[in-house]
Amino acid sequence: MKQVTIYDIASEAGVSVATVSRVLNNTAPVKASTRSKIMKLIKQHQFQPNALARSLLKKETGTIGVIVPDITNPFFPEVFSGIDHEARGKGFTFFLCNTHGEYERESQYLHILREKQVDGIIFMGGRINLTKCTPELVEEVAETAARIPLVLVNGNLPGTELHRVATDEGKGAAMATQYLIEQGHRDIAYIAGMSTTTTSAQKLRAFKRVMNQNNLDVPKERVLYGDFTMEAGERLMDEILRAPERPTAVLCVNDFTAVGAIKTAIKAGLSIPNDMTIVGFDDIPLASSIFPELTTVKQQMDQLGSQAFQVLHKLIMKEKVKRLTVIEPELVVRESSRELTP
Amino acid sequence: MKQVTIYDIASEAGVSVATVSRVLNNTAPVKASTRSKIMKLIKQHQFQPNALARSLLKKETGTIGVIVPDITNPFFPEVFSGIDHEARGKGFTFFLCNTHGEYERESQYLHILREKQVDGIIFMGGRINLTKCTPELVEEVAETAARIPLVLVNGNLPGTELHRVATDEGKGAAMATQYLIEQGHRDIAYIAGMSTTTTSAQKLRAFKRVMNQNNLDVPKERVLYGDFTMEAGERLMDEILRAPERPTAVLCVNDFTAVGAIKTAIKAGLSIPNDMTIVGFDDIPLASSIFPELTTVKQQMDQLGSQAFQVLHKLIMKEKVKRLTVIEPELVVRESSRELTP
DNA sequence: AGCACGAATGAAACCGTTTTAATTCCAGGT
DNA sequence: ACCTGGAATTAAAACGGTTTCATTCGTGCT
Repeated sequence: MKQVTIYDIASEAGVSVATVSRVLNNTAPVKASTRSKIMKLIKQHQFQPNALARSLLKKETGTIGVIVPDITNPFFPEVFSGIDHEARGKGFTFFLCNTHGEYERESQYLHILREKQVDGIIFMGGRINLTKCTPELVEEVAETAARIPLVLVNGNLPGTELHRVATDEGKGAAMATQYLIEQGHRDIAYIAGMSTTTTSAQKLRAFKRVMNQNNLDVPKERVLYGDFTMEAGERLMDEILRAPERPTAVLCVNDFTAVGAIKTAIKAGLSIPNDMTIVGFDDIPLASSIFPELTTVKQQMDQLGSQAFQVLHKLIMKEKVKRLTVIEPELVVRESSRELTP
Repeated sequence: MKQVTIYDIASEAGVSVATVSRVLNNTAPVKASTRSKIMKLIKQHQFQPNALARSLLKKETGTIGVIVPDITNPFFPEVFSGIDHEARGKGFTFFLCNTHGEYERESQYLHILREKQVDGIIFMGGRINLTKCTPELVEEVAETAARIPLVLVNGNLPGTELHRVATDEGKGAAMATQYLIEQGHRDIAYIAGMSTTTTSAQKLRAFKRVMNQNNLDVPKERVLYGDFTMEAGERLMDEILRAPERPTAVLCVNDFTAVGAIKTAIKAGLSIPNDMTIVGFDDIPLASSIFPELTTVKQQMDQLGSQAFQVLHKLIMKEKVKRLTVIEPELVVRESSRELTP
């Protein structure tokens, strides 16, 4: 079944392709009678212009690439949804590229997206979020960004000057810490992620800073390193409970970890928040689905997405736009935390 | 910054574009010396062939469209992940199209995907899952499927002969019902979704059938209709608890509803599963994240995805493939259910 | 009748590849 | 020295649109 082309329409209407193109994009006046004749044929043959041919010539595809480490992690669909919502009506379509955080895949997708002539790229997570990033990726991304508008979400590539939008995670962690202290907590543990990720490092730094500002010490054994998963949360909470002295509050690097922590705490017979306050980070949907609902620091993921798209769109339109957009975190107090009454 | 084309490479190497094309795709022998000369120039200029031009000619894009109602619903990322995993290495890229289940958006995306000449389409959820689907959509999808390989996931369009892969939801509901009965439950409530969706209708039918087969009655007030959300689960459980007699078990149309139900049950002072058994459907990640962990009927979402891609791929390759692929559900017994001891 | 002018249309170039058919090159056989 | 045949290469067409520039058409004015 051969595709119907603009030539078929033109010849059947007894006009030139230029005229058909004109009624298609109404880019120039066409006599009413010929216009309607052409329109009728278009309907009749269900003619659809071939976007490849158009894009080849116009040098724009109306397509943008979104690179995520793991679409299965609820964080990313939320951001994607923000992007989508913002882009709606502007006529863009999205390539979703799932990298599993592997350098090879990230690099490969960058390559593919360039070949497919996307108008822009939104790059999140994965390698972009390491304190020490592989120089190959840095170069690869920088090179891509030199050719195609590109924005980084919640990440950074040291040594480059890329556009990015990010939550102020340090501030979020500071807010949470401050909140815990105001609630009377003095002995607070922090369940971190891999120390090689900026996310985790930033938050830890902020946590320690606020503690120190309040003349509170952070002994080594009060910082535990996991890998952002629920299992890590379970395991590390187990470790915390095994220690001779139990902290009154635990701050977690993300919600998954916090949920894991709550699970083992409850299994160990504790009542949350009565026996222990647990605070997460991100506010993924899960946070408000569990019982007790999680007190957490909300990253406005939809904002992250919509801002990222806005920045990208300006880049595409060659408008001026600032390099860094920061999204403010918000403390969301729910049921997993309470004031410490001695 | 103009794009480097195959012409630039060719002229600089002093050969014709055909030769460059040949080393690119090694589609014909090229003398070693010229090959290496060309390769060097390609590296040097970082030349990347323009996929649009290639696709225009070859009539294949290596791109497939995935249409989902809501990427924020964890069900769909899981399926997507299955698709992605299966497709990995086969060199496909995916357009992710988020429709919010609106007919207009679905139709629009179908249009766009055709224009962009995708090699195939995987269509899930939304309107496809209604017992009475709008005839416009039916026609639109059928027409698209006539031109482009297309597979439906967990849905159907009555009156059409489309390829589809789906979980046997009726069987799943039957399994769950049977399990509850075997555990000694006699008074079982069912929290449904909108009665207009096939998902909900199928399950309800199976539930009633199995109950009847066991000589159990399903009074009208034991079937409550919601809209698949957690809030619906909360509200309907509230209604259940307000009734004079309380069922010993509640079967829910999906996990969200079940989690909502558990939440209000716990808030009302019940202990789950001691005071009431609650069973979900789907086994989204949330199901094993909450406390108590949810007993549920697992839809193998990764299977759904990978099978859908396999079918699609065969369609694209013009291989023969059967119209319907069914994925078996599995009962996953966790903590929210227990045997009824009188 | 002749002219000017804007509106409508057409011819052809162009976008960046792949591929077919034709051509050149070159070594080996006579 | 000439022919042959396969290997390497090229020229040009094709893919399906958009756009520039030129041309035709029709109308109102002198």
